[in-house]
Amino acid sequence: MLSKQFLFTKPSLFFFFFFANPSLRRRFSSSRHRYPTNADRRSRPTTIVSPTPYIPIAKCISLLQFCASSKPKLMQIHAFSIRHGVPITDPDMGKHLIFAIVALSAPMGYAHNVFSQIDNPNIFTFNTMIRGYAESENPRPATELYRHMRAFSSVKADTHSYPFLLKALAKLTAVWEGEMVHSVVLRDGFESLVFVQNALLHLYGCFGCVESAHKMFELMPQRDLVAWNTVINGFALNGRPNEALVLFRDMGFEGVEPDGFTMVSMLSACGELGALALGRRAHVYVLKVGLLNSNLHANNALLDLYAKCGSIRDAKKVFNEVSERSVVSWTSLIVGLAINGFGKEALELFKELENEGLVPTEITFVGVLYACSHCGMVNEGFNYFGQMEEKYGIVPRIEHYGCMIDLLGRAGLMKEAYEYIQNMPLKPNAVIWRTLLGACTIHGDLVLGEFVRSRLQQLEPGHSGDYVLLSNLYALESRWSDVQKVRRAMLRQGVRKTPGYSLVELGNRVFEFMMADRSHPQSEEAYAKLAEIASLLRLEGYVPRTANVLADIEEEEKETALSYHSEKIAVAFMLVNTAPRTPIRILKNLRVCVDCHVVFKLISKVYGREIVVRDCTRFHHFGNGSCSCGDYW
DNA sequence: GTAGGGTTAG
Repeated sequence: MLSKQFLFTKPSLFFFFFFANPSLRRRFSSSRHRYPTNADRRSRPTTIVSPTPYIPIAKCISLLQFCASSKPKLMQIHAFSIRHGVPITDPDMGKHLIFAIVALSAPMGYAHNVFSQIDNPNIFTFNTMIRGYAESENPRPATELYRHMRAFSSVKADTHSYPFLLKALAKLTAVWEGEMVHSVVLRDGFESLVFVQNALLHLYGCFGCVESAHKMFELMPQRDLVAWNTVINGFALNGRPNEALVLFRDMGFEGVEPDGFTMVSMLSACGELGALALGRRAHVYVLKVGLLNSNLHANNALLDLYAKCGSIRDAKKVFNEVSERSVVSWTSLIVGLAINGFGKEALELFKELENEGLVPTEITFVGVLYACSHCGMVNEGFNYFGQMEEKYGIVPRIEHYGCMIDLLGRAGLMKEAYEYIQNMPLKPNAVIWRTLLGACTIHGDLVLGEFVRSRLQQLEPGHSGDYVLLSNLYALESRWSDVQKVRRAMLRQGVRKTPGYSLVELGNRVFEFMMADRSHPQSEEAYAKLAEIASLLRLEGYVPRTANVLADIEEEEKETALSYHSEKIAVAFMLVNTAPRTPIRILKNLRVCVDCHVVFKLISKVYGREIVVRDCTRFHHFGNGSCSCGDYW
């Protein structure tokens, strides 16, 4: 008789069978599988190997069920099936074997091998296979299997097939196929099932069609917590944090209690908006319901929220206080420190991560390289870039090369940066060239700038940021006719400069200011404050930096244009409306210009205020007349 | 057996 003990004492067989056989390894690891035809089924043997006496199917099944539930290692199951000649051609036996493999998240190649030997696979077998692929790293075969099932077998898809198939399609962002499957779901009358509906919501969310998902959601007669979470997350992940927060509020009105999933989406929406006050309230809620310390994802989202709101002190506090930390927690704090201008601390934290024996991910390295490039640590940057592959086997992606170009470009090593692009093993994309163009603007390299710009025109014509960068570059050299040329080209090609705006949080509200904005009821007071600031700053020796104004206008006019930049109005507004020494936080959609940067440094000194500005790329912490970026940004 | 989550260069 076979005992359970026996099962666990023969692991080496599978090792030998699987890892020692290159052809099998290749077969199992191949991403595309061919599904067996009936001719295949007729020609292959009825069992894998049969060195030992036959064991009753019922016994095998109960053992496999035990395996799947107690999650032992896959090799033990396989050793068992090989050793005892498990007759997996039996559909019942095969289905349990496949289920055990999928439940263990084992390589799908192995499940495919079993699947191809089963006589007349039933719907459970197909569904388990589809599920396994949908949850694996390569979900493509799930859709192939579904098509195969529809075309070549008598098995009909049921209510359990669609949620997993839709999950696979969502992962693949296969829009066309997704819509086809949706129409099949409608035709076959599965759309009334809540599992299918939620999977469809997720599908459209992943496609970036949050509008469709939302519409579908509104039409749903019964909406459970998962449906709310799916559509809220859809908005949060597609750059629509406001809508996500509105839905979060509506959810409360309908009396649906949020869970960890909801809070993660909600916190990330707050982070994107820089809504620190709202985020703090969410923090209190997370504490109240006991999610903190029990939900790693919620902890990480909270950490990220504080880092993204420029409140690095709170981020560190969360990091130090939680009982469980994953590499994501470390990465979030490293990236947070890097974007807030604390590059050295970010690198120290990275060293600590290594000392803890944790394995950094490719995103950790983006943070590390970002820290190096924003602090001018060229040698360190190259050092870490080398370590990536040597020490951790992480193949650098285009993002990492972007950081390296930025590292060289910011440090003024323009020639080296250009050569680096020429020699890199990946094809440079628009982002890479744009990074170099940005560096040209910082260092006034007009010749290279024009060349890079021509490359960008081919790769991504009509990107408004490139026109602005080029015109700033011409303006630096006072080449006004060229500035005009860029401007006319923008008009001709219908390219519009993204209007700059700044957000500030006061009380429970978020206020938005545009350039030269006078729509706010308190704008008179704000402008009066601006005039006061201007006169005070002149006493401090302030001279406006006007090179960034996109026009050949009189210097005096330029000064006016500068003094009405949205972030300056926002600061003035906050100076009027908050008590002395209250920190001021501003979120800006574009980069802070040189002039605003100088002004904020001075304001922080003259008015004794801490000013935190989050622009589209990073944070600036102003205090006592200096900035955390060290003027290197 | 069924659906949903966080971190990424400019």
